[in-house]
Formats: sequence, C-alpha cells, structure tokens
Amino acid sequence: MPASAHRRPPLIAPPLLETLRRLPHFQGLAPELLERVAGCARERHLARGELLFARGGAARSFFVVHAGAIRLSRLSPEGREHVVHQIAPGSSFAEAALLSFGRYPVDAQATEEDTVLVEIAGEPFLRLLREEERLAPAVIGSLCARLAQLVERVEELSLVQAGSRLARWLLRQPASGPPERLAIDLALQKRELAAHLAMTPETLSRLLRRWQDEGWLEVEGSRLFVLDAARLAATAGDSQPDGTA
Amino acid sequence: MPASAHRRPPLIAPPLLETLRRLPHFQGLAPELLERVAGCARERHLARGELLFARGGAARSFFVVHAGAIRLSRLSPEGREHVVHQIAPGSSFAEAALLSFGRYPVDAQATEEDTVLVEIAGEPFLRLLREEERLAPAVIGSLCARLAQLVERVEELSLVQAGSRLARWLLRQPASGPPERLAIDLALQKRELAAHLAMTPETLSRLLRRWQDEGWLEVEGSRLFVLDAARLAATAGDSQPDGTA
DNA sequence: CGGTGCGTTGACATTTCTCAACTGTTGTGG
DNA sequence: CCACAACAGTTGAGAAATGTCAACGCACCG
Repeated sequence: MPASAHRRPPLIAPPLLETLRRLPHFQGLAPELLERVAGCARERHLARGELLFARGGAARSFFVVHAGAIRLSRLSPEGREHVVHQIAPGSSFAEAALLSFGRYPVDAQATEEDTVLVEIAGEPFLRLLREEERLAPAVIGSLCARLAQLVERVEELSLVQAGSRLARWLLRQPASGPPERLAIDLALQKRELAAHLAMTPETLSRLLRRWQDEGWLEVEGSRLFVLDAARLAATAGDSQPDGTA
Repeated sequence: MPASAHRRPPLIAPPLLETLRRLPHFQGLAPELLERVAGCARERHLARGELLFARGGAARSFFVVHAGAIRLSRLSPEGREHVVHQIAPGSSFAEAALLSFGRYPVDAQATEEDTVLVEIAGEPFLRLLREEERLAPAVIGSLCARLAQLVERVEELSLVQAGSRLARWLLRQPASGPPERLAIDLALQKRELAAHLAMTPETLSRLLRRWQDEGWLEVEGSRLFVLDAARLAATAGDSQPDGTA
C-alpha cells in the first residue's frame, strides 16, 4: 500500500483509483503524479435521477464515472430535452467547463441507481496543472478527444434526413456479435435518442419500423440487431430514404 | 536538432508577429516565449480559391489568419458542401488537428484574394510545448474556446426549425449600428450559409423574404438590417407554439 | 453581346411534425 | 391479487415545413 497518506485527506479507495488511472489520457502518467491527482479526488454516490450539477452552476470540479451512468442534458429553447451526452463508466466529463467556461453548460444527472463517481476538485487540480508540466499533455489530449466527438456530432446533425442521422449514429455505437447480426444496445430511452438526433419519438419509431419491414433490422426493446451493415452505411450516406441504392 | 540546426525559418515580419501576439490565448505570454513561437512560424500567401490543405492530409502545422479569410468546409455524404467554419483575421485554426487528430478533418480554402497566414510548423511547436510549460495554458485555453464554439453549433443545429437556426446564427454574428437598425454582414455567400445551417438556399431565401414582409428585417445583398432585435430573439427561441415535453 | 453562376420565385412532392388514440409495462394502493 | 394511474412506445391521419425541380432576373466577365 502506498504510505503517503498524511499529506492529504484520505485518498479514494483503490478501485476508484484504478478508474482514475484507466482514464484514457491519464494512462501514461507517472504513478507519483497520478497519486497527486488522486489527492484532489473524492468519491461521490448518486441515486438514480439525482442531479449532480445544474446548468449555469459554477464549475468547481470535473468527474470520472466509476459505475452507473451520467446523462448531460439541457432544454432546448423549443422545449425539448436534449441529451448532449451520455457518459459511461471509465469516461470523464466537465473538464472543459472547469478549464475555461467557468459554468457548467448542461445539467448532469445520474441515470442509474448508485452511480459512483470520482470527483476531482478544480482548484487543487488547476494548481497541480500549473506546477506539473507533465500533466498538461494529458489534459490537452482529453480536450482534443472531446473536440473530435463534437465534430462528429456536428456532422451528424448537419445531415438533413432523419434516417441518415439515425443510421450514422448507429454506426458510431459500440456493437457486438457476428457481422451479419450486429447487436447494438441503446444506452438511451428512445425518446431521449430521438431528441439527441433532433427528431420526434414518432419519427424514430417509424424509421425503425420501416427498416424492420425492409428486412434488415430487428428491434427487441432497447436492443437492435443490424442484419445488413452495408445497408445501414448506405442509409447513413445517401439522402435516398427509399433504399434501392 | 539534426543537420538543419541553422535552417531556422526566417522570422515573420513585424505585422505578422503582431497578429500572432494578438491571438486570444497567446496574449499573456512572455515576449521571449512568444518570440520562440514565432521562430516556428512562416508567412503564407494564398490567392482567392487556393487550397491550403485538403481533408485527410497529415496535420503538420496550424495557422493564424492575418488578412483575408479561410473557409473550412467538407462535403457531406449527401453531397452538399458544408462550411464548417469561416475564419476571420486574428483567429487561428487547425490546432486541434495538429495536437491530436493527426489529419486535417476538413478542406481549407482561401475565400479572398491575397489571404495572408502565419503558419506555425507543428513539430517545433510541439517540442516547444513540451519544453515550455508556460505555453500549455495558452493551448488549453484555445482548445476550450474552440470547444465552446462547437457546443454552440451543436445546439444551433439541434433546433428543428430552419427559422430558429437562422435567427440563432444571426444573433451570434457581430453586428454594428444603432440597436433599432442593427447591421449584420454575411461573411458567407447565401448558399454557403444555407449549407452551414443545414437548409437549402431556397429555404433561406424564403425565410429572409418572409421576415422582410413581416417588416422587421431589411436585406441589401449580403448585408442585413434587423429592425426588431426582440423579434429576432423570439424567432430563435420559440418559433414553435408548442410544448413537447 | 453571350455565357456562367448566384439568388429569387413559383409549383409541386416529400418528409417530418402534430395531434390523438391505443398498447403494453411498471409501480402503487386497495 | 387486482384495479388503477403513469409513462414509454407505437400507429394513423392530417397539417405544416422543407426539399425538389424549373424558370427567370441579374451581375459579372470574357
């Protein structure tokens, strides 16, 4: 066990430390540096539906999901709830808000019971960032990754046809199973997914139905099976909704 | 370091150096550090329409616009040309590609005659970034700013109604003149703006006509005059008499 | 002049939204 | 255990927004 516990309040428990270490852009970090980061961290538990922070609140920390899931959402001026992001275990969020915006731009809410987070307090972390130049590349990498995600999203939303947006989104989801029957788990409720893709739940439902009728998709609740990946890719790229491509 | 130790790129001329210094996130930098950054820089001139880099090319530099304008665009799978960004003098671009993606994700093209750029070579800049911890905050700040822009854009594109998207975009444009007759210059051609907002040129044209007919907008070529800012804001926010919740 | 390309307008087709009704599930309380 | 409400999801019909196609004006440029 690391015997350095008197400089800081009790560090987070080992499994959480592991989560922190596994963070994509913290992987290369020197163990001793990582420990100093952990010194800014504490554990947070949330019940399902509990609000972690609200839009407009001063950004004082960033977070890493250890278990459960966090949904970042906001209300559009049109009155829709928009899921900006759904964060899975092992991913971090709100770094950019901490580093620059000053305020959280979205609501953050736990979507599962007993969601566990690592909270990294902003002030000591920023101090550490100034003192330790080795930390900067990790932060820069993390920001670039977030940027790449957003660019993806902009491109997706620029597609005029609802079917293209959905198909493209599906292509970006983690899939499992054999190539001729790819399984995709929807991490969101269908109505949330619809809002995410700037369409109504009805339109989403009809798209899924049509693709089932066309025989290249199966829907079982919140799990989809793609029977023809080429067809999906074509739908993502073509403005022709009719298929026959 | 190798053979070409003395192949120091010629320092850029004073006005360009000034442009570099004025870069938002380089402002606080120590003069001597800024000079080292300038040591990675060289001047670039482009004719109107000339391609600076193409999508997919390896990202070896980032750029600052000194005069003229650069358009970042790409072709959507649907075949539309999509202007991802229009860069005005004093702004930088392609930092994120350099820092992380490895490849440029868009085409970059000069939209004005004799567009002048500062090109900062990636390799020496990255080396400088590693050596000089004081540079990292500037880079992080710049990335965060870009991130904020993209979030704006995602929110804009999430608006379902074309009128909302246009109104919201207009609200974000620099305006001049008295509040009761705000002048907004369109930096893009109308067809480019339409693509940027995920609509057709016809729809854009009809929206502008309708707002003129409603009496709160004037259009003179590529210059708009907003006679009723509140009306514009209302159009951006709740053009839907709706309550989908 | 005559071509070329942007922008506008009109007529029409298509997509998507809206509203409403209906299903199925889940959780609650009797 | 059942009735019930509450809610996600589906489906249908009609309305509204937007895309498509075509024609035209207009500026620019050789």
